Amino acid sequence: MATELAKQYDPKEAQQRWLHFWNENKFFHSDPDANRKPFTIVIPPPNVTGALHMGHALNNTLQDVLIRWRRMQGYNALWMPGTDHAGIATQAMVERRLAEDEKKTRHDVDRDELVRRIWQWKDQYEKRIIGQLRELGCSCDWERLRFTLDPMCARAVRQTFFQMFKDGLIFRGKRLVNWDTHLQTSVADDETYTEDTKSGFWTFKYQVRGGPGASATGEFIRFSTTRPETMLGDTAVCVHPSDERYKHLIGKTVTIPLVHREIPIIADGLLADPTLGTGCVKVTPAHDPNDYACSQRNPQIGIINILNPDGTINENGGKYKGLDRYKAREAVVADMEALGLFEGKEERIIPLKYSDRSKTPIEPYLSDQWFVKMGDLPAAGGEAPNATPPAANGGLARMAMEAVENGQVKFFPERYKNSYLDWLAEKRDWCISRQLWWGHRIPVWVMMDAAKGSLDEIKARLGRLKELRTKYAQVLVVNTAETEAAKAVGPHGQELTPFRFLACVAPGAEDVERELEAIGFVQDPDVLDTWFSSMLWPHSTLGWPEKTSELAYYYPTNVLVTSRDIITLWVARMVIAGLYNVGKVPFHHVYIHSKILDGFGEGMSKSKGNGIDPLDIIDRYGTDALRFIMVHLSTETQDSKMPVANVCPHCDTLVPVKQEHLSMRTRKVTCPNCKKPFRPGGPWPAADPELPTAKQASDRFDQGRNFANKLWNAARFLLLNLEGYRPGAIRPEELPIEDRWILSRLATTTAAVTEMLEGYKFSEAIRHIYEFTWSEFCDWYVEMSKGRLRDEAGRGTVQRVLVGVLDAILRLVQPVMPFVAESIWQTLNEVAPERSLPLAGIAERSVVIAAWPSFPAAWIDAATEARIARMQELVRNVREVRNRYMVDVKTPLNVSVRCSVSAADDFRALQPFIASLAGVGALHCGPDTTKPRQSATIVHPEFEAYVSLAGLIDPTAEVKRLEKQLAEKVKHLQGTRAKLSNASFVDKAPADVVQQQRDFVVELQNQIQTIESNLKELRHAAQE
RNA sequence: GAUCCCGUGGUCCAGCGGCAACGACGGCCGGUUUACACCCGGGCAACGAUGGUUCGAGUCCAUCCGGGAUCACCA
Repeated sequence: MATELAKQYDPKEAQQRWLHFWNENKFFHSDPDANRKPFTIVIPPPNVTGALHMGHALNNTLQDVLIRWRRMQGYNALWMPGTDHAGIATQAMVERRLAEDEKKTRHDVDRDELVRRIWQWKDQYEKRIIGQLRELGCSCDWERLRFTLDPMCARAVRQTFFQMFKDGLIFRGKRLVNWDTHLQTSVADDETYTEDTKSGFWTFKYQVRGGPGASATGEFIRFSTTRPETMLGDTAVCVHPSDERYKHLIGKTVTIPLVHREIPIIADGLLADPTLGTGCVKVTPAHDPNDYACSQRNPQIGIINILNPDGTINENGGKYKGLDRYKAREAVVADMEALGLFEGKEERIIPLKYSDRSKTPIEPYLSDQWFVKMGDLPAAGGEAPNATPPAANGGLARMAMEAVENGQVKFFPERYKNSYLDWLAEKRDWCISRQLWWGHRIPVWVMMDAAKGSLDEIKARLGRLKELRTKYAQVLVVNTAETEAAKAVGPHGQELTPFRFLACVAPGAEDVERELEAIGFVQDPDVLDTWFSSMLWPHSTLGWPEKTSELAYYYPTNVLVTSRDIITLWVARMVIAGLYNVGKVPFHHVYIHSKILDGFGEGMSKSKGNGIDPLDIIDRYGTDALRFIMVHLSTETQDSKMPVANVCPHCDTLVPVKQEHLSMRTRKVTCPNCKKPFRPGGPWPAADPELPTAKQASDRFDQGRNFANKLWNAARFLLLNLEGYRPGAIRPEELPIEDRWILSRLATTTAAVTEMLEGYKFSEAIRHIYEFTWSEFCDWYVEMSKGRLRDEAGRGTVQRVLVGVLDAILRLVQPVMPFVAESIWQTLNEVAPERSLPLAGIAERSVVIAAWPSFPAAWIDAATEARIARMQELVRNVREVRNRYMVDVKTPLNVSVRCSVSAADDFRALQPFIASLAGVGALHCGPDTTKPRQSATIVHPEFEAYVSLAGLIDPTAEVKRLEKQLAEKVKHLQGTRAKLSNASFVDKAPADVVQQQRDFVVELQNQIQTIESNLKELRHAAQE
């Protein structure tokens, strides 16, 4: 009857088997259901280009723990999965491949073709990363898999954009972008890197003029720059307002000799730093972020762009037009020198920004972009109908701040709400356009040159537009506000209505789009920032803007689990979008987990090459081991360091990763054992077909693997002893003390674990489970059960308790270690399908849908726990004595215990356990017990035990040991007495603390007395 | 530069004002009898520095030192 189990748990077999089983049974599928309460989590969608790394493993394990736990609690649990199109990263990957494989740029294929290729790429990599998440055991509802670019999300994006446009929250503005002149595209900050580069540092001077149009004063003003060519686009010279050297020059002007433009000398405390350079700085708003900011503060100076997209100088550069910017630099320097205005050049090392893709220097470049207004809205009125009340008052940022301030959204740990609030408080407008082809195309059509053509043509066009606006008022918004002020002049000198129109079309109105195009509108070529679609994730995945039953049932979701680096980019924006679109926060809780750092305390990243591939860990230690460790290290405070080793692919030696292996691009390590080279492993291996790649390992995961195996073997022990198992009720009051003890501990543990999970204390929860399983159930209860399993009378009961407790352990551990739990559960179901805990009945057909345990508070029995604890103390102490005097376990020891009558009764009742656990032969106990000659003494507050050791003690050595011990005790006693003689301690400390100290003194005195009497005896013996 | 986080045995960590600081890994000693050498028992070993608050500080406050993260910036 006994089902045979292998001696060791085989994670691989279990993983494959149960993933299939769970999937077939649709345990993780959820539909709205009126009888149950929902519990919803949306996954932070991983990037489709990415491979799973440790951060994903941590993030998704924690979500899975929560969702599995709530599912067991009877909630209708939905974990919505999906992936993110991640505009820049994904397009960059495909473009890079295009360049490598076919030596083409995206301009060589066309927009449609590039997008088609990216979709192909996406399908392939989405499959991979979703497969990896499944391997992790994530219990997502895979039937609901979403993608931020799929039709459902696209519709939500269009609807949101349309509404915001209508409400006047989306506007057109200028912004400096990182311009890659080689690829002629803008690149995101995280697609650039900064490298120290040798550069010149030139100093020039301008002649100062008395004021606009006035003549030269004869004075010169000196300034330095690393980019002399930008001088052509300067619109001011700036000094610090309190800089005495230049105060008198403020308001005067200079003329840039090379372009003959007169520009003012202005004061700006934020831009100019008197301690740097000459203290005077040229201002080039179109080509420097700081200067741009300065021009925002001083709009009168203006902005002049001098660059073409290819990095050559444009018509604003006068005679330098057409020159490459570096050629122009040389020319400018030479010309200034010829004019006698060149003061000198130094060589300097400066940090220069490069494009990661073309490896060429970035140029800051001013361009037209779309923005979302975050700050206060202009006074109500105007064209915006303001259909959505939340945005009406303080603007989007304010609205999202309030959701956290008034507790609708709570952060765990709470301190992270500071990052959220601080960032939103800046109310910086959000630039949402990206010069890419992969993403949601901006749904705005532009008519640039409405005023071109004959008067009749213009009239016809404008008339047609007017018709469209009236006819399609519901789905078409035309914004003219931007250019209202700039009246255009028609070909015949007449004043026209604004010459540029921006039309935004609601989703699902393709016919309107075509009609717009027919009268000369062209769709904006840019796409939206990825976060624009990500921010809609909690409601777009549920079907919004349709009023779906899913949206009504699952929204708002319960908790968002993420890492702290996207609190601003993502969390804050989701709150904004949720409130704006649905009128409700997207989630009630935000749990921010720690980060996993490498062995040297640094964050893991692709560029550092210091990641760990979770699949290697799964391969070597099992998924449950990985998950156990992820949960175990999720404490509230610390990020965790994770030292890692490479497993040499030639000889299987573990080669610890050293810091020098990480320095950017170390791609080769030599095995210290077999001296052969290999490539270090990780989630981001470089392409290098020449070398075999190592797998990764880290002994941090031993504990997890060992625990899975421990569970397995505890189950194995039970199954070997379940012959004749009969289900039946368990009533603690009828059970022997050890049973009542383990049930008491189980009830305590279960309550604690539930509470810990409710507070997102993952690490503490798994600690409790681990401790209970290993140190109480396995180490003590299973050992104590062995006698009764052999005994006809007790066997039935103890089997039921063993099965019941194991059942509960499996339920508790399932959220964290589902595979081993299911393996054991299924085996147990074959032998003991009907169990007695927590309720009598047939066990569920899978542990993943089993009920979360909960036990009567009455089972918690402090008196019983104390009695077993006393026995454990005795056993531990006898073991210690045995160890100290090197007594074989096979040699029974005789023990006498002096203790109260009731304690003696307990000890006698527990004698079989004391005998088997500590190898005790005869046990005498009672108040009158005396110390036999030549015995070791165990002193405990409740008893004193003597272990007979005739002939086994070396009196001389023992005297030394006891003297040392005595000295320590005396010292401690003195310290405690001193504390008690301190009047303020006795006065001010709580009574129980004082009493503790008093009890402690008594205890110490007893111990000292015992040691002294033992010493006396031993000294006597030593003399003989 | 601003904000935040963290410094505890050799390594990785717990600790949320009160009996001589919890574990894991490694190293040490010993054992392994009918679940488990991925086992069992035992022992060794630690609060970054200086001040302060308090009867009492690893824990709270300040300063410093060291590490990290985020944001800004370096003419």
